[in-house]
Amino acid sequence: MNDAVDLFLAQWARERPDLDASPMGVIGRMNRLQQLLGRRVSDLLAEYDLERWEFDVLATLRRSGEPYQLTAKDLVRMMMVGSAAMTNRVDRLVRKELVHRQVDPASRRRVLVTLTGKGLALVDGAVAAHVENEARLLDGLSGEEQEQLADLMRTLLLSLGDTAPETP
Amino acid sequence: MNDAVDLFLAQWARERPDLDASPMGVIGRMNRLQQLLGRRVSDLLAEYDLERWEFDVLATLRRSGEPYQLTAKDLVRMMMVGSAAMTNRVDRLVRKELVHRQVDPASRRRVLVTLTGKGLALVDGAVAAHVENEARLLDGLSGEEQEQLADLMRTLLLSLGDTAPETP
DNA sequence: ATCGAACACTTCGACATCGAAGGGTTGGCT
DNA sequence: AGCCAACCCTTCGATGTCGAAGTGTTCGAT
Repeated sequence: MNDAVDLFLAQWARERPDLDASPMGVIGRMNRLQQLLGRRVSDLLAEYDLERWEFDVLATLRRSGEPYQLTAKDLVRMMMVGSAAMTNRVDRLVRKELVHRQVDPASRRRVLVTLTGKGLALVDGAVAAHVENEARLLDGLSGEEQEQLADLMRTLLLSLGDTAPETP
Repeated sequence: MNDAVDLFLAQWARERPDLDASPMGVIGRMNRLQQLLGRRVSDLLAEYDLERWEFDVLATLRRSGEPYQLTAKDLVRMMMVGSAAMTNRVDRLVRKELVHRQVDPASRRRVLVTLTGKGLALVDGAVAAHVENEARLLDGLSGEEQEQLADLMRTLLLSLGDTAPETP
């Protein structure tokens, strides 16, 4: 059985037989999966009135542990977005009363972002449904295959320099 | 060696040991790879004065073969974007004289988008450098591993219903 | 103690995308 | 023929992101 990317590759093979298009088979599928999975993830989160970026911020704070507080800079680093985007995200989450923003008393140029009780309750419920949903989306692969996939992607990430930052 | 997602998973294991967060190991890495690879791909294309979306449109037309012409609808379907986005993309590419836009004489509600000579020359040069660049980005995996990765992703894509459309 | 560079965040303008609404065009049904 | 629904594209308003510039803060060298 062929997926959409197989057709894609067949077209390149016909039009540009001089090229080895196989890398597109990997990267093209990654792009496509990202899009399809992303849509399905958003659908689930919508049931909790959350956008994907909102969940990402809340979940990052949640998994950092008590007191569910990080600096804006930490959030920027962990989510790979620009600082301008983070200002905007925190603004909106503050308006929804899911996080609290305060200047760090220890250094007034830093901003501390903290999960509110409301935010904590929301993300704790959403994350359970979220991982369940993700597990469903991966049902097409056996447990072993999922592990293989994760391992291959970790190898690739490491080769691209994506190492874990030390835990503070 | 651990990547950034391993830390991510360790945090969830500590904070919410009741959850099986392993699906995040797969989907999280996919998201991260998408971002890292996307940036590197954009960097290469910038040498040809092309944005990623510009290259995608030109490459889709190119690989469709002579006469390098598709309807706007075809482009929308193949790239998974909304029709509004496609109108905008074609506008800009027309302004750069990389494609030509015309109403389909056979059906005036359709729009035909055609590669210009300039567009064809540009994409033909860029695609060679592009696949070479992608191959370099995947160097961290052996040829066999790349194949495994592609196969796993195809299985997953098919399970999500992403089958190849019939060739016209 | 002072000054300047580095830092952390915010503001600004530009841009790409989306969903919904709008405007022609076509085809089928009577 | 006539009409309505479906179709294809464009326009519109809202949203989220980015890079660059701006503002205030801290640290270090003198």
